[in-house]
Amino acid sequence: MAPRPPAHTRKYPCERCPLRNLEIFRPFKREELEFVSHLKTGELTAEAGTTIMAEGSHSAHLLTVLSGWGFRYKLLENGNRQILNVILPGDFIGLQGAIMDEMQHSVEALSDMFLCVFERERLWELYRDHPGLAFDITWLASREEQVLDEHLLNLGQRTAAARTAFLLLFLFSRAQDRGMTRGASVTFPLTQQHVADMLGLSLVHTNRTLNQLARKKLIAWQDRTLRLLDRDALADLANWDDTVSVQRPYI
Amino acid sequence: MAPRPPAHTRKYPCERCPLRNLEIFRPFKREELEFVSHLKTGELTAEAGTTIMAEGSHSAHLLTVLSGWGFRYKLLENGNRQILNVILPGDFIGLQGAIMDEMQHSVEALSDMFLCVFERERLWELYRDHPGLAFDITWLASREEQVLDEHLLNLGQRTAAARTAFLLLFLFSRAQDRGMTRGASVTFPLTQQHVADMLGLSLVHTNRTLNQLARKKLIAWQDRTLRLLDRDALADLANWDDTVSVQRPYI
DNA sequence: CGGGCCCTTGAATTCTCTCAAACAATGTGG
DNA sequence: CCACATTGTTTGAGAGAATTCAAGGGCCCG
Repeated sequence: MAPRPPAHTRKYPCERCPLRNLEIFRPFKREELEFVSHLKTGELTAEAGTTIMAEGSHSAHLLTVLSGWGFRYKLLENGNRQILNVILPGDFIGLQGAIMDEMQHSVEALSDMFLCVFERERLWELYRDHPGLAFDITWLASREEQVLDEHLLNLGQRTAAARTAFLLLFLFSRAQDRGMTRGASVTFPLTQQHVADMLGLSLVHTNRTLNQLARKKLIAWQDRTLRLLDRDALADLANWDDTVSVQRPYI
Repeated sequence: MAPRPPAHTRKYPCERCPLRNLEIFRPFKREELEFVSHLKTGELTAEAGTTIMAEGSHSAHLLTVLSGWGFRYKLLENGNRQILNVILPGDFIGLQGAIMDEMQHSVEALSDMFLCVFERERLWELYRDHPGLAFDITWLASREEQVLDEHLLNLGQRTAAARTAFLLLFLFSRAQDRGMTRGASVTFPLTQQHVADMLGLSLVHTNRTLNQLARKKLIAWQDRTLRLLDRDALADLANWDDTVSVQRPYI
C-alpha cells in the first residue's frame, strides 16, 4: 500500500462515499465523518479472483467494501473449502485480524472490488475518542454473529433444497438492500461451486438442486444473472422471515 | 429479578469473582474492576433446563456466566433445533439483544448455573467511559464469530466422525481452560441429543458415531462423564489445531 | 410399580456423494 | 478463422452416508 496520498486524490472522499446514498446505511454525525475520513489511509482496487486477506496473516489493514462482491472462507487440509459468508458493500473486513492476533479465514474477491483502507493501529483511537463508532463496530460484529447463527441453522437443519433457497434469498435481499438488483434480477458473480462450498454440498448435488428449483420455476440463473421468479414459494420452502432490513452502521 | 440488593449481600462481589483465579482470563485494571462492579446489578441462579433468554425477546439484561454449562440455540418451525454454541464460565450473554433490537436465539441452562447480571441500559456508559472495556466486548464478539466460523467449517466439510471428534475436543479444551476438567475427564452435562443438534446429525447416527469412537478407544462417555482416551488420535481425525489458548477478557 | 428420559440396535429407505463423461461458452495462440 | 485449453455446467450410474421408523433396555424418581 502506498503511503497516504493527499485526500483530494481520493476517488471517493468520505463526504462523497457511495454508501451514503443507500437507505440501508445509517448516516454519520459530522464529527464522526471527520474522524472516519481521518482514519482512512487509502483506497484499494481488487480484481476478481484476488486474495485480499490470507488466513494466518495479521493484516495491517481494516477494509470497508465500497463496491463489488467477495467472500470469506476457510480451507481444510484435504483442500475442502467452506465459504463462511459473502461480502458486499458496507461490510467491514479484517476486524478479527485487528483484535485477535491473526486472521483465521481468508478473503477473496468474487468480482472487481473497490475498498476503503484504514490503519489497524488507529482502531484504538476510535475506541478512545468515538464511543459511538466503537459501538457501531460492535454492532457489525454482532450482526455478523447473527448471520453466522442463521447459516449454522441452515447447514445443520435444512434439506438441500431448502438450504439452497435460503441462501439465494439471503444473498438476493442483501444485494437488494444495497441497490444492486433490478426487479427480481441480480448480476450474480458466484459459480455453482461457490454455492456448493457455502452450503456444504457437493457440486453435483448443488447443480441438481438448483435445476430442481429452476424446473419448479422458483428461480432462473443464466449468464451470471440470478432471477427469483417466485419469491413467496422460495420463502416458504426455506422458512424465510421476510423482515424489513433495519439500517446498519458502517465505518 | 429483584431490585439491586446492597453490594455486601452478593455471593460473589467482583473483587472475589471466581473467574479471576483462572489463568485464561485477563485481569482487570483497578478502575475497570470498579466500573464493572458498579455495572453489576445482581446475580442469577438458573436450574438445569431453565430457559434463560428467549428468541424474540429483547431482554433487559446482560449476563456473564460464573459457573455452569448452557447453550444457545435456534428452532425451526418443524421443531428442529440447531444448537449454535455451548456456553461456559466467562461467556457473555445477551449482547445481540442489547445491541440489535431483539435476541435471535434462545439460551438454556444445561446444568445449574450462576450468573452475574448487568443492566443493558448502562452498556452505553461503558462505551463512553471505558474504551478498554468496550474493546473487550468487541473482542468477545469477534471471538464468538471465530468460533462460529469453525463450526460452520465443521458442519459443512467434515464427516460425521471427524465432526464429532472436533466437537468433543472443542468442548473439552474450553472446559479445561476453565479448570473444569480432571486429567482427561470432564463432567459433561450434554445428552447425545444435544450433540446431535449441535452437529446437524440425527440422534441415531450420533449414537453410532460416538460408539464407533468409543470402540476405537478414542473416548469413553458414561455417567455424565466424558473422557478423552486418545487426544492425539482425536485431533488427527478432526484436523484439530492444538494451539495454546490465549487469555481472554470478560466483563 | 409405572412413567419418563436417555441410550442402543436393526432394517429399510432416502439423500448425498463420488466417479466418469460430455457439453457449452469463452478465450488464446497460431 | 480454426484448434485447443480452460472454466463452468450437466447427466448417468453406483456406492456410501445418514435418516426414519420401530422397538427394546436401563435407570431414576415419584
